[in-house]
Amino acid sequence: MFKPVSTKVDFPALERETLRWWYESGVVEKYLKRNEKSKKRWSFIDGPITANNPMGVHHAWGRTYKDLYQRFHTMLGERQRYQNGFDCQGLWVEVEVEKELGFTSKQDIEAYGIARFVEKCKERVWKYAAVQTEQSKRLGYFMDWDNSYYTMSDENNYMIWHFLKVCHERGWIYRGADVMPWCPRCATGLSEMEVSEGYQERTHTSLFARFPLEGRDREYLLVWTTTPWTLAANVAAAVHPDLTYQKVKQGDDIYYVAREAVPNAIRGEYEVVGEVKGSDMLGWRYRGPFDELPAEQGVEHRVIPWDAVDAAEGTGIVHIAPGAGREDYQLGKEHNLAVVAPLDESGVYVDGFDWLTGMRVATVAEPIVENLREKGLLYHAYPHTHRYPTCWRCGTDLVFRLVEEWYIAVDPWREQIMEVAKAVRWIPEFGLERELDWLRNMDDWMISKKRYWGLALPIWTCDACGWFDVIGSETELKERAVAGWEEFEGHTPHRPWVDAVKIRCEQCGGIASRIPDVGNPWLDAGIVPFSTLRYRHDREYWREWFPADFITESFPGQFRNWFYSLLAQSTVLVGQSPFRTVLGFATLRDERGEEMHKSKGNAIWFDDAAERMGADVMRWLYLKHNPAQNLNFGFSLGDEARRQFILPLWNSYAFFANYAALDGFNPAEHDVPLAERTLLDRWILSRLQEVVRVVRDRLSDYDSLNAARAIEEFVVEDLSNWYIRRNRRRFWKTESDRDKAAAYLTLHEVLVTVTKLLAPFLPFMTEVMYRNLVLSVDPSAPESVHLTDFPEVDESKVDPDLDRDMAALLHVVGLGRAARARANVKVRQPLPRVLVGSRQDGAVAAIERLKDQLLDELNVKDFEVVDNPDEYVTYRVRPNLAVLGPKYGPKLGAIRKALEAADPARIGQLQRAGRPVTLTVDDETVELNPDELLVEVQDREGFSVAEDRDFMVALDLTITPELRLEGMARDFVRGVQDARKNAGLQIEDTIETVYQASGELAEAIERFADYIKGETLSTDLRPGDPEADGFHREEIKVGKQRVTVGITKVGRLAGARTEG
RNA sequence: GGGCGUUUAGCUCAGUUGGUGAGAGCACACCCCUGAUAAGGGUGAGGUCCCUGGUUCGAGUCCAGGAACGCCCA
Repeated sequence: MFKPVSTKVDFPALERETLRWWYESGVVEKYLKRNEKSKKRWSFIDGPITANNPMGVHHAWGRTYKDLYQRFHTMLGERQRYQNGFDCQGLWVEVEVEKELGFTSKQDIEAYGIARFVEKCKERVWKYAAVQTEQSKRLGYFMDWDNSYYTMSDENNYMIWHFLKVCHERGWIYRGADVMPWCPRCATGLSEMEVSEGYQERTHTSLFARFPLEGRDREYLLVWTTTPWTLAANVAAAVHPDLTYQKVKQGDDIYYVAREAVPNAIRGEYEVVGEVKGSDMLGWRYRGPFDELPAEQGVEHRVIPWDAVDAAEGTGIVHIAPGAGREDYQLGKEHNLAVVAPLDESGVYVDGFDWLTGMRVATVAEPIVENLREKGLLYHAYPHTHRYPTCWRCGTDLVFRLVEEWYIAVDPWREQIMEVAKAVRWIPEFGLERELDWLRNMDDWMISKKRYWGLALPIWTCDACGWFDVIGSETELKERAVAGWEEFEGHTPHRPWVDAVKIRCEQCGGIASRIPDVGNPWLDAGIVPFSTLRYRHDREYWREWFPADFITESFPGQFRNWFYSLLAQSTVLVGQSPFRTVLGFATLRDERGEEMHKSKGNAIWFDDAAERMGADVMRWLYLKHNPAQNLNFGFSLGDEARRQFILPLWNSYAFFANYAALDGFNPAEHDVPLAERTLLDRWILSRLQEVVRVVRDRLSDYDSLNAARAIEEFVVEDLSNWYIRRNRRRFWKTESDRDKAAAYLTLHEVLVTVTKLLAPFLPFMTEVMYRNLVLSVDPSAPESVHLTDFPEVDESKVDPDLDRDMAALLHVVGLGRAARARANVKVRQPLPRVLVGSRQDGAVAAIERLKDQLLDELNVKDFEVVDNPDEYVTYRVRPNLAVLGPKYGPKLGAIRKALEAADPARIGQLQRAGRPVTLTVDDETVELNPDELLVEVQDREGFSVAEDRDFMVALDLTITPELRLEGMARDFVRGVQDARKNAGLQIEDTIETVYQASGELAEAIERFADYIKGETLSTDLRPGDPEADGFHREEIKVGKQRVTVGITKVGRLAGARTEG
């Protein structure tokens, strides 16, 4: 039997209870196995979540898509792997562990011990993987949680070794040098992303220095720098070839300065003694500011061209130090300049810089100023405030350092990967364009990072001769090991253990060691379609599941990260994409559309969201959203979704369950053929088929937005606001007859089907609904909605004519309500007639077919068809003199006459349609625009009319005494019902009703006594004393009068059950 | 500077292959209904669909150019 359902639900509590039941009863296990024998398979590959912190509501967005589509394909009977993944290695984890341990630099880590540190990193990953697993379960995400993959696994790391080996065999791995932003305190390079987060206002010593030109006595290039420490690495000076440089004379000295920069750069009196184009200065030699240093020996300083030079700041001549600046380094490559690299990884000057050697970069500005002054090369020094990049972790000023890193050359396979990307279906479509743009422009892939916790890059180099080789597997390493294997054996392939293993240098016979670098973490995530699908050990399994049918992740960033690394590694290994379709989604924002930040206080934690709004509500917010757009997320949006959809759905379900429980209705005991059901029954079942069709179609196309909208519209509009509202009385009837059974059967079928349609969206509440709607009357059914099949369209129930007719009826009902609203006659007052007309052939026939609904909905007694709708509206047309006067002048009189003679209905209709009216005035044709006419619409006397293009609906406003009394009786019923509610009575309780009334009101009550008694379950209705003992007393407004009633409970309907 | 996206009601957003008068929710005004709904419903007001030009019988939708904003790259 159905269980009664409360409409006051604590959804989060219901979810927790359901969650517990799922895992205790083995439902999840059965879900994972239900299709294991199926021939159809659907392959999903999970993009690993970084197991470094608790999961956020933005992760929940993506995980909801993942769950939705896996559930949908499960209900379609397709075999799947359900494997979740964790991203484990990388600096993110190191940073958090450093925070835990209070570390601020690499030295701290080295002192602590790399092995201990790496173990700490692993611990953190395990910890947060467990946290995220529990959170994901709370979201309702069904996965094979005991079988999650971890990118720190041996298999994942060794699979990358294989990939790198393949790259190396094709000659694509190389060692390169680049100048990058570097934190001297943390002793690490920073990515562009990290740099952009750490700009701060700083005051540094800036200076103008003069570089003596060779062969031009007492002539100097004047340069400006905000980083004096880089002067020791100077090798060139750049000018813009198109700029004009002036020779500025001060005393006996002549300075070259860009013309626009002279006022800013030159101090004191000066004289311009000549001009020269930048292009004419190219190749000039000069003496560098630190030529005496050993590191500068043999370096030739010269003037080079650079288009980026401008004269707005400084002197228009830029000092170039390829070992200490990024653009400088690029320019150096172009112009084949020497590279002088002054700093070690802690920002200390290396050997070869004489008195500077051993000094920290942050301390040299003043000594350098002094040194230049002594050498006569200083022009001017001063404190300068500017925005300067600093380390986001420790705030230290960044420097630029020449570093050696390892790269994969991209050009050899750039074209191929672009072709591979084109074979993928990108949702939204513009994803392809963005990915191609990235692929077209990307630089060689830098795969190394000078850190501790990550993939141990399998590159062994010989210190003696520089030879290197890439090891492709653990077995290859063992075979080639000449030392350290025992130390490594039994450990994961991480630092520091793997570093112990040495191999023979095949070039000089010496000993080769692993480079200390770890790998780029996107290698870890991108290899997953191989590592998790057993590419190395079970090729058949791999072939079965590769490529994935579907992946989904957040768009921003992933074009150059996961999407890229997936495509790159797969292109190299097998020449095809590892996924067929990718669904990208945008960024999660707060309710006002602002970015969520812990520091801003607008961040929402997943656990809070799940407990406050419930996982189903969260999921609905995610799934009803257009993934290409940023998602605004917050509690009031959750409330809105609950109010607009979740509650109407639940209330529809509760309506059925409560009445069915009350009636002891069992669907298995009834069978009413479709043909014997009402038009409304057949209509809602027909509409249901359409919804099933749309939802299947949209979900197959990864379009949750339109699937969700279709369901929501159906549930709220068709089911709740029309079908159930119009059919309530069929469920109230005390006797059990065939029509009531038809209503129950219909509503039950709709609710069960909707429950299944919604199961992938709202796994919790659909489970609760299903177990009551299905399992409580059919114990042989699957125990969980998540073990059922997805609904299919039943073509025999589709009735397009009925759909169309009902749509027309709803349209007319809207007009009828508008007509009532205009006349200000409330619905409780019955009216005698509604007249419906249409200018379209056959349109009224649809209304006639369904007129019972119209009459009842509008509370009108009779329905009539009118042939000429125009009879019920009259138009009064007047010229708009303010506009027409100035325009037509003397002709206006004739126009007014012509207007009066014309048919007002025709003119009114044209005007309302926004079209011009053509009149013939004195044999001339005059066209009057809509704004040149004033049209008043007047309903025919005694009617209220509403019309649009299709229909005219006129309500006859005649209220006969009989109708008036009936209206009063309805008011009375309404009041008694309120009294019942206020008295705390149950729906099925019967009452006695007494009242004190006189005159017309008493007449109304007497006349409609049977009706009132039926509606209010009154066994007795009589004039009497409402103040009597045991009576609940209430004052009721009837029309403009008041009447006092008293009610008291006398029993309850036979067969009724108490609401639980 | 290059690529991509966005621009529709006060706010947040829908608007399939171009098809008659442009939609929803929130907010607002008025009204109504209610023994399924601590709810809900209706009516109304509110829009040069960013701008300019083009294609077309017809453009929010297609094309070209431009603007503003956002993301990515340089």
